[in-house]
Amino acid sequence: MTEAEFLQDYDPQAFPHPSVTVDLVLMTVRDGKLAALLQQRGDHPFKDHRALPGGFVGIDEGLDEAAERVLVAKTGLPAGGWLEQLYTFGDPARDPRTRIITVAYFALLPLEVLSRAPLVRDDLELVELEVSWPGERGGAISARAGGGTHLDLAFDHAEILGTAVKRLRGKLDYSTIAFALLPERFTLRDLQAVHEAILGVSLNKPAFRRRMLDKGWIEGTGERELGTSYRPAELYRLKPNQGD
Amino acid sequence: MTEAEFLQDYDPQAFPHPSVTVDLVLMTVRDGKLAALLQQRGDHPFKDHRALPGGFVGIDEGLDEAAERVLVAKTGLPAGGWLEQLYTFGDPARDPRTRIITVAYFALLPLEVLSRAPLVRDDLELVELEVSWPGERGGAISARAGGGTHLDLAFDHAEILGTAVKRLRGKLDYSTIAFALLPERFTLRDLQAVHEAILGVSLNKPAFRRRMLDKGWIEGTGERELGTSYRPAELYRLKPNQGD
DNA sequence: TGACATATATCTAGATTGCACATAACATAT
DNA sequence: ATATGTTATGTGCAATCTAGATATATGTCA
Repeated sequence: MTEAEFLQDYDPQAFPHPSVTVDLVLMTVRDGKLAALLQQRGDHPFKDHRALPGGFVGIDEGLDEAAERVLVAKTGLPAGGWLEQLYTFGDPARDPRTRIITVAYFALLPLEVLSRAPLVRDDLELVELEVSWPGERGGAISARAGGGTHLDLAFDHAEILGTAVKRLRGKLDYSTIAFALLPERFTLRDLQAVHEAILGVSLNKPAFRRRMLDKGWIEGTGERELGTSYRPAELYRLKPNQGD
Repeated sequence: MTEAEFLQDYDPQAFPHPSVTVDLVLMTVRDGKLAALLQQRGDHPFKDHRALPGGFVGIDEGLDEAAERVLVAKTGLPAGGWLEQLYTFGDPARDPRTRIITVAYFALLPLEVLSRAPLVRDDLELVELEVSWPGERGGAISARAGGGTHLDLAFDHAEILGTAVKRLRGKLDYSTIAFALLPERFTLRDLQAVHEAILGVSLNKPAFRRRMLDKGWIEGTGERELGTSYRPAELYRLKPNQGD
């Protein structure tokens, strides 16, 4: 493309530009199951369906920056936690109103932190996910309310959620992503529970322990958990600078 | 966000929208090395630097669709080959002229196909990549011309290239991505050469052969390569429906 | 026919994994 | 005090998988 062609193209008046948003798949593990923060829509389109929290990207705002702003604005929590770009969805028909390209992010927070969130909007709810694995690439996903009722998802958000879970599973054993779902100190049992929730399978305990310790990501603190009626487990923590 | 807030937001006149482009990392393996198709810029900014071929996303055009259109328009080849969304780059300063968010794609073609490309523009060139692996997450990448001269890359395109190579390496052993760089019939030696070019290491031959056959992706054709001065190797092909 | 280069098959040591079992640490009941 | 229940933690072993080396087969060419 020559500069002349480019100038013709990028003149803001020359043709309409799409809107660009970020959508957030904010996940955590609750009661041994994956859950995501969803927002109930009050208006058309997809009224009463659940949608991912999102927002427009400012004209002078970076994508990561926009995702973090949305996270802070919706949860009321200070910035922090795992935040990673997921995929960009741009089907022209994905929003019936106008052309919106959305850059999906996934964010991970331990339940302990998310529970402290002031949750700025009262239409936000942490919803349990029902995933159809492990049977490979299905990606079929659905959301269930507390009682077990099936919830409908707005737009292409079921597909986005499915992509997020797939990514999470894929990165589980070569990255420290699971630790973003645990508090600073945790037991090996906690860590295993997170892995099992994400993978949807149960794992062999001694083998899991060995594998985790062999990776060298974590170190024991010498402290032990409190309030058990049995032998307390040692508390571990992620070694510093094991970032991702 | 209520509908009222949304309407205020999405009125195209309300505030300026960013431009959205797709950029293409079109890679192949040539002489045992990774190479990418780059375009020499003739104008400001980054005059005489190399850039990824790209183009604007039409207002009613999907992202995959736009990437394929750009691919066809630049190479003159019919649609086909591997095309996969890579990552979206949106730093507000990445283009000094105006805000441009780019959705990067990577495309893979066997050299045999790419060599037949009419290459619509004469400022397009297949350039050998020099990658700084395998020493983990560096991602440092540079491009070299035929003679070995270092080439400068425009915008954030070095980062995009680095991300593409990382993704390629990551998917190598759990997807059939490597076969997108080979003709329909190939020997196990060819396949190993592609793997070695992508990973930047040399691999053990019997182990590689075993691993590939065990995956069940390929099948022998009974035919053998021609024109060797030694024992000809069997030609294999990817089984049908091993898509990705 | 024999030299040679490469494909293909076989062998073996090492690492990894799954599972069973033994022992340790704590609370609580007796 | 002592026994008991429960779970954490460590150990041992067999089965499986992996990498590398080595041997054999199969083609071309002089």
